[in-house]
Amino acid sequence: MINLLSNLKIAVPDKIYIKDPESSDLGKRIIEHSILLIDEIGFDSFTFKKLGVKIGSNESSIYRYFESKHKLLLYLTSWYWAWIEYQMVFATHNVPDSKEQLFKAVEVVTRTIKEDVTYTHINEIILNRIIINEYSKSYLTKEVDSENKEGYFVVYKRLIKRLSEIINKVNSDYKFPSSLASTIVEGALHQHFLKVHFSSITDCGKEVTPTQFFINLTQNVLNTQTNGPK
Amino acid sequence: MINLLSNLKIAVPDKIYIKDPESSDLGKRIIEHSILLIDEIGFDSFTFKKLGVKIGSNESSIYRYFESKHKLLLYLTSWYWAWIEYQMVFATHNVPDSKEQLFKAVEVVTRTIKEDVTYTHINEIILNRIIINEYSKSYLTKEVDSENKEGYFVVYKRLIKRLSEIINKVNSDYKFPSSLASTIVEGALHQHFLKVHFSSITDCGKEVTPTQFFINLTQNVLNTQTNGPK
DNA sequence: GCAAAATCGATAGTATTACTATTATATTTG
DNA sequence: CAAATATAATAGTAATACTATCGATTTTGC
Repeated sequence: MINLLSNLKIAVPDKIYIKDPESSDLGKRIIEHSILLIDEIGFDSFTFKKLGVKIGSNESSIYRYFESKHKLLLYLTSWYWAWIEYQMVFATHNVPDSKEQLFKAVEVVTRTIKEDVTYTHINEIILNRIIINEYSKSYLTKEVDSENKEGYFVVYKRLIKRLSEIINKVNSDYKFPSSLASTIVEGALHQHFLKVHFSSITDCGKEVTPTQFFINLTQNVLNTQTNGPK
Repeated sequence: MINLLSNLKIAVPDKIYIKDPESSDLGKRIIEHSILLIDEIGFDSFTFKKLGVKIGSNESSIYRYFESKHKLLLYLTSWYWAWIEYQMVFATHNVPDSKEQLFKAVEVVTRTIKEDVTYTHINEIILNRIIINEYSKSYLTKEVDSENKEGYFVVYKRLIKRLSEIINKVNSDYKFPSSLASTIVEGALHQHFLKVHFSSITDCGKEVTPTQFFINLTQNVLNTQTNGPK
C-alpha cells in the first residue's frame, strides 16, 4: 500500500486553492511546514507570516497558493480525509463478509495513526493530530453553508456515506446508518482528544483504544455479536 | 421546575470572570446580549467593541467583567452545562428504575431546547445554538491543559461523570461507561449541527431526532432492549 | 451625611493580524 | 532569446484584542 500510495495523488477539491501546492517546490514546502507549524503553535496562532519565516519565503508568496489560512486548513483536512477514504476502500476491498468489512472500516477511521507513510512532504502522524485538534474549526463557521455548496466538504461526506453503506449492508433494518457513521468518525476524534486532555471522562487510554470502544459499540448497536473483529 | 430554577443561581466556576456578571445590571446585559450577538455573527467575528455598541456601553467596561472573549465563552458554556446538569439531576431524581433514569438522562442531554425558560436575561434556546456551533472552540486550544487545571471545565466533566454513573448502574459489566457518556453528549451536539448543515450524513431531521438515535444506541449498546423509553 | 471606594465611560495607544497592491527580480518555457 | 510565469520585497490598511489612564458618577460603610 505504501508504494501504491506514493504513486497516487490524493485528490483535493480544486476550488480550495488558488494554485495547486503540489505543482511546485514552494507549494510542497507550504504544505509540509504548515502541518508542522499548526501542530506546534495551534491553528489560532498560526499565520502566513510565521509560516513564511519557517520556509524562508514571503507571506505574499503563500497568498498565491491559498487565499486564507482557513482555506489552507480546508486543504489539509480534505487531503487527510481522502487519505483515510483511500485506506478504507483498500482495507475493505475483496473482503467477502460484510461484517468483516465493517470492522475493518471502523478500524481505519478510529485507529491511532502510528506510522509516517512517507508521502514525501506530508507527515500523517502530525496531520492526524491537527485533525483531532482543529478539524471542527473548519466547519463551525458562519460560512459553512456556502462553503458546503462550493464542495469544500465533499471528501468528508463521501467517507461518511461509504461507512453508512457498509453499515447498511450488515444490518439493513437498522434505522440510523448515517447518524451512526458520522458519530463513529467524529466520536473517534473526540475520544482521541479526551485521552490526552480530559482523561477522566473517557475509558480510552493506555489499555483501551477508541477502536475497541467503537467496534464494541458498532457490534452492539447492530446486534451482530457473532464474528467479532480479528 | 421553572419557578424553582428562577430562584436558584446557576453556579459557574468563579475564576472564569473578573467580576461576577450576575452582580450588576451591566453584567447581566453583557451576558444577555453576548448570547444574542454571538448567535448573530458567530464567535469568531464577535468582539467586545461590537458588544459595547449593542448594549450602549463601552468596550473597556466589558473588560472589567471578562479578561477576554474566550473567558466569556467559557462562562456561557459553563452556565449552559450547569443548567443541563440541573435538569438531569431533577429529571432522574426519585425515579426508581435505573433504566428509566438512564433514558431520562439521555433525553435531557440530547433533546432540542424548545422553550425559553425565561431565566430572565438568558435565552436558553439561543444559548443552545451557541453550544452546538461554538462549544468545541472553548477546549480546542493550546491552553486546554492549563485551563483544565484551573477548573474551567469542571461542570462539563461532572455532567459526563453523572451520566456514566447512571450507565454503570444499568449495566455494570459494560466496559466503557465514560466513553459512552462523552460520546452521547458530544455526539448529540454534532447530530444537531449536521441536521442543519450537512443533512446528507445524518438520519436526524424532521422525523428522527438525535434523542431517538441515542436512546436506541444506548439501549443496544447496553443490551437492555426491554423497557424502552416511555 | 459624608468620605472612601467602587463603577463606569471615554479616550488613547499598541502590537499583531489578515489581508491587498505594486514593483522588481529571477526562473522557466515555447 | 523573448515572453510568460513565479517569487520576493516592500508598503499599506482596516480591524482585532487588548492595556492604561483619567474623570465623573454612583454606591457603601461608618
